[in-house]
Amino acid sequence: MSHTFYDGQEKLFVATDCIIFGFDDNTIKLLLFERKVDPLAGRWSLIGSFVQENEGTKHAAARVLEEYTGLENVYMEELGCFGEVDRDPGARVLSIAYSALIRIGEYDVDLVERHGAKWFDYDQIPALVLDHNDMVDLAIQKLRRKAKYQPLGFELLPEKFTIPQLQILYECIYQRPLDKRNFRRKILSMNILEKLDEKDKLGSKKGAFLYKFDRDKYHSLAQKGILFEI
Amino acid sequence: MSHTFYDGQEKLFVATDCIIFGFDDNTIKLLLFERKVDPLAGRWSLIGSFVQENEGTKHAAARVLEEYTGLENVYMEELGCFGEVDRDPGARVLSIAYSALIRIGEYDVDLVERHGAKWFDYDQIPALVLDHNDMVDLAIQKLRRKAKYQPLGFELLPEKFTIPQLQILYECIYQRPLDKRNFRRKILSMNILEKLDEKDKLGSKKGAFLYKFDRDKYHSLAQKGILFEI
DNA sequence: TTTATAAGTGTAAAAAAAACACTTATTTTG
DNA sequence: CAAAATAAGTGTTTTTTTTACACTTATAAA
Repeated sequence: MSHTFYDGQEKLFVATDCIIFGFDDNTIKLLLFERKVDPLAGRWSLIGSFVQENEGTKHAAARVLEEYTGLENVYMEELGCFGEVDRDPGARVLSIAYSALIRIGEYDVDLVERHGAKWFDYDQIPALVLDHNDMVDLAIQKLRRKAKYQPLGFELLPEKFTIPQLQILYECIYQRPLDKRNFRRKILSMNILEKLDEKDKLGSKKGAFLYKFDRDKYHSLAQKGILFEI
Repeated sequence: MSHTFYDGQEKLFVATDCIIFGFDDNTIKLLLFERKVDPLAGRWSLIGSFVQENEGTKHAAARVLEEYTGLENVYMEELGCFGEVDRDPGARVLSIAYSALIRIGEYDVDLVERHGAKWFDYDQIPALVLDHNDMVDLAIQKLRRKAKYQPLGFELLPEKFTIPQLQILYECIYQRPLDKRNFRRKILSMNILEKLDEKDKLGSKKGAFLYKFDRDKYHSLAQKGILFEI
């Protein structure tokens, strides 16, 4: 294939950026980094990386996520392509943005600190470089929309969690209070939680039972067309 | 800015592909083209184009759509980035796929024919080049999912349509029959349709009243948080 | 042992969705 | 020109889902 129609076509810089969500202190948070390279060095930014010739775009995003947090096998979802011509003043760079949901207790604290990162409440995001604020806004909107019909919440909680913790998470995402009796009934009626014999005694004197999300059960129900909804 | 961190980074080919939906003969259809360039010339394919240095990705998709159908201002939505390393045997090409919803009565029939295009029922898509079948499958899934909560249907119907036509469209999308009394009540209760004095007499002897989708009303209701659902 | 705290529980009312069958307007046909 | 055929159009009842709401319980701290 010496002469193909690829010859003479233009190539573009392709990057990925990663919107990292966490949940702690009863708040949804985003992990942001101080940009180290010019242009715009020193300003707050999402983490990102150029896509290499020999890797997929999601791989690039996961690679940089691991490099900055130490986390592997993180839940990541494509947010979209940000491809406006003038979005980056330094060059024509197209970025594929990914949302990542991480368990805030599991990342490598030292590593993150060394990279100049800081957690921000998701309603107090500072001005970011380039179009990163657009990415964040879109990611938050999408998280709100999707959380209702997909079991995303469990990606943000520790493996063992209590029903009240789960409820607070959804109250944060939806930004409105939920009735605890209705919430408990609804989530338990789906039969996707496994109740453990342990209790979490940190949140209250009485203690609340711990549960685990049963991914297998969820998938077999989803296959049958029985939908998650909360 | 003589030396920036862009220097030495790799660039990639970036293309767009376009999944073109239409509705006719009470069926959802997709417009496919015979690929003219090697590799894989002569095989069925989505239409696509490389993204130029001086245009956004959506612009590239809209440009190629107009070139092949004559249509401008078409409803288009990003489906996602297809970026696996080996998805194109000719070169490393990353593709941003877009779904387009067109009114099947409005495209330039000659132009489309000259480009070797053909409409296929959406459940009878032939083998396509590269990962285009994946794109189509994903686009159909997404259309099904989104149609319920966003007024996409009106992008596939002529400007004036009858309630039974609209119902048949949704029956196609959801692949299940709907009750006509419940359907009519639900869609009319949203107050987003304008009833015209005209009747369509082609579909029946009695004739059915024509309606128009009122975009302004829809948007002002959406702003107030009143959601479309069908 | 009293107090404070959050966990855990059931029922009734309201709203939304689903099920269901006949009448009407008009063209075609005999 | 009367009868038949066709798809449009219309309300009500039943079922399901969602919402609203208040007290008891287990335990640690005072």
